[in-house]
Amino acid sequence: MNLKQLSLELGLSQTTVSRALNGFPEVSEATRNRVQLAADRHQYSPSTRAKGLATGKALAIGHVIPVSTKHETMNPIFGDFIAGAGETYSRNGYEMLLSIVDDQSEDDVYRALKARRSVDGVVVHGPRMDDPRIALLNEIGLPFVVHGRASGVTAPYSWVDVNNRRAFNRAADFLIDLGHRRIGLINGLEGMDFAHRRRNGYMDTLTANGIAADPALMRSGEMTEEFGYTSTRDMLALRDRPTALMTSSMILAMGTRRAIEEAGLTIGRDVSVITHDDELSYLRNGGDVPIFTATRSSVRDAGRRLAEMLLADIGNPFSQPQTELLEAELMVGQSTGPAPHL
Amino acid sequence: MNLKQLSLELGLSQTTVSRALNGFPEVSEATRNRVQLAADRHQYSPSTRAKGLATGKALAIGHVIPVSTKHETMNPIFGDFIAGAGETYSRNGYEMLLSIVDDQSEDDVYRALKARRSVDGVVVHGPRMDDPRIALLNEIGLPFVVHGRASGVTAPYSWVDVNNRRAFNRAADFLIDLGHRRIGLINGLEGMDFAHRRRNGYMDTLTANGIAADPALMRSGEMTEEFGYTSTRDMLALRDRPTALMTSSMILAMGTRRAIEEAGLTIGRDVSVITHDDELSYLRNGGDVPIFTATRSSVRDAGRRLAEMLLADIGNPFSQPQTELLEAELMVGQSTGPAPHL
DNA sequence: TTCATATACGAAATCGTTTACGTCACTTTG
DNA sequence: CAAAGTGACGTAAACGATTTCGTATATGAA
Repeated sequence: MNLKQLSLELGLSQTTVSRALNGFPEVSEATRNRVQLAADRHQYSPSTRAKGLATGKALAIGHVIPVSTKHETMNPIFGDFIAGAGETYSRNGYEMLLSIVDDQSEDDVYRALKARRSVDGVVVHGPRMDDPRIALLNEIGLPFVVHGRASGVTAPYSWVDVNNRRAFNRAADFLIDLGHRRIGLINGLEGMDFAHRRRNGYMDTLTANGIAADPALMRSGEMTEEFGYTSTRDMLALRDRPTALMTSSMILAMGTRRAIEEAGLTIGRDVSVITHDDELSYLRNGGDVPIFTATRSSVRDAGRRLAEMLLADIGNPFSQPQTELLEAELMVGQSTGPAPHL
Repeated sequence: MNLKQLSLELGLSQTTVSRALNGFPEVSEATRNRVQLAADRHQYSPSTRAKGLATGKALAIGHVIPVSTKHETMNPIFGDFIAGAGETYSRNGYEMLLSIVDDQSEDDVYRALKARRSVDGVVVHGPRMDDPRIALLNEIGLPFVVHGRASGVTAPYSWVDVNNRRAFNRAADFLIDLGHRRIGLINGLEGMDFAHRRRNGYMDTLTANGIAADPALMRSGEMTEEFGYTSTRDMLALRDRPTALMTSSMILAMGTRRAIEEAGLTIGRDVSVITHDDELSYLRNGGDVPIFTATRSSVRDAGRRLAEMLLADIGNPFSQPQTELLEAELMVGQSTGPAPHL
C-alpha cells in the first residue's frame, strides 16, 4: 500500500492524505480521522526512501564501529551502548545504520556515508588521542557526537563522556585511605583516550600522596580476560608486589581475579581490586553487595544521552557543540580491604 | 555532487553517466573512463535513497535485536556476530540496519520494516522454541535467515546454527570417560532453542551411559556471570555435589570458577568444567592451552556465513530455504581432569 | 545504392513522497 | 454589497537515481 493507492481509495489527493498523516493544520478533523483510520487498516507507512528523497533527511544515524585489523577485537561495551541509543532512535522515528570497518579504511566510510546521504549524523566510537576523525567530520560537514573525548583536539565538538579522571582519582584515593602504597594499574590500549585519562587520574592521586608511580605496575593492552590475567600474574611475581590493583573493565578484573586466586592469594584481603564497571547487562557486578569495588557508570545510559544530544543537534543546525560529563559512582564491594602487612 | 551535476559537467546525459558507472555495455570504453575519472575526482556516489526508490531494492539488511524488558539483557554474542555479518554486507554494497526492540513489540517492528521497505531482508536473532516470528515473516513475505533454529516450527526456513546437541553430547561423553557421574548443567534461558538442544544433548548422553539425570543439577537462566556463580554455589552445597559442570557460555563459566574457588576447591581437580565457547573477541579462551575445556565455534564466522546465505537468497528469489549446520570443536584445556574419589 | 544492424548516446517516464502554489466556496468586514 | 480573508482541498513540481524507449551515425551486406 502506497500513498497513491490510499488516496485513490479515499477519494482525496495525495497532498491531503500526506498532510493529514503528518499533522498539518490545513485539513479538517473529520477527514484527518478518516485518513488515519484507513491508513491503520491498511498498515500504511511511508517508504523511508521516498520520504528521505523528498525531505532531504535520511532519518537515520550511522554508527561506525572500528574493528582493529590486528586483533579483530570488538569492544564489548558496544552492545549495551547501542541498546541505549537504539531506544532513543526508535522513539524518535530514526533508524540506526551500522558500519563495521577495519581501522584502516575508516575515513572512506565516513565520506561514503556523507556522499550517499544515507545518514543525518554519526556517532564516533572509541576516540583516540588526537583523533583525526573529528577534523574529518567537521571538514565534510556531517553532524556527529563522540562517545568519549579526544585529548589534543582543540576544535570544539560534541561529546558524552564519563569523568574517567575523577573516577580513577577516587578509586586511588580509596585505596590509599585503606593504607595501600603499591597500587597497580591495568588499563586499556595506549592511545585510547579513556585509557589516557584514567592513567592521569591514577598517577595524579599517587603523586599527590607522595607515592612514586612505578612503571612495572602499569600495563595497558586490549581489555581481554587474558590480558588481565597475565598482567596480574606478572605483577604478583615481582619481589615488591602490589597490594592493590585498579583495572579498566570488569573483564580485565575477572582475569585479575583468576591470577590472584591461582597465586593462592585472597582477593580483598591479600590483594585489593577496584575496577571500572560499565554496567554491562551480562556482567552485572553482583546484587546488594557488589563483587568488585567499582567506579560505576552505565554505558547504556551514555548511549541514551548521546543519541538525544545528536538528534537535538540535527534538529537545530545552528546549535553549538554540546557536551555532557557523566560522573561515575564509587561502589564499595567485597574486593577491597585494608592493606596487608607484608 | 549528484548525477545531474556530474553529467552536466561531462556534457553527457544522466543516462549515459549512470550506465557508464554501472557497467552497462552500451557505452564506449573511452567515455566510460572519462566518466569514472570525473566521478572519482568529485567523490560521487549515488544517493542510496534515490537508488533504492528507482530500483525497488533497499540494499540493506535488518537485524532485529530483542532485549528482554524484564532483565534488560543484551546477548553478549551479538557484537561479534554482527562484526562477521557486517564484513559480508559491506563487501557486497549492503548496509546494516539495527533495531533494538523489547520482546513485546517485535512483530510490529518486522511489519514496519516491510511496510516502509527499508530492508531487503532480515536476520532473526535468538530463536525460541516454536518461535512465532518465522510464521510472521513468511506471512508478510520478508526474506530472512535465522541464527539458530526453532524446534517445533514445521514450515521450512533458512538457518545457520551450531550443532548444539552434538557439542553437548561430546562434552558429556568426555566427562564420563574421565569417570564423572555427577555432572551438572548450567544453561541458557528455558525456551531459548539452543538451550533446549544443549540440554537434550546432555541428557541423552547421560541416559545412554546409564546415569539418571538429576533435576538438582540442571539450571537455566540468563547467562550472566552471577547466574553462573549462584548456580554453581548452590550445586556445590548439595551433599551429593557434582564433580563436573557443563556451562553454556564463557561468561557463565567465569561465574562457575568464582564459586568453585570460593568454596576452596580447585578447578580441573576437584571440579571439572566444560563450557561452550563462542570465540568472542574479548573473551579468548587462553592461548596454546585453553583455560577452559570447551566446545568451540566462532559466532563471528556464523555471522559471516549467515549474511552470505541471506544475500544469495535475496539475489535469487526462487531459491529454496538453505541451511547450514556448523560443528563445534572440542578443545581440551586446563579445566577438566579425572573424577575425584569423594 | 539501399537496407539492415550495430554502436553510442539521449529524452522522458518512473519510483513514492513532500511541498510550493493555486483554487474555490464561504464567511467576515467596513 | 463588494472586497478581503479563511478554511479545506488539489495540481504539479521537486528529490536523485534507474530504465524504457527512441534516435542518429557508422558499418556491412545485398
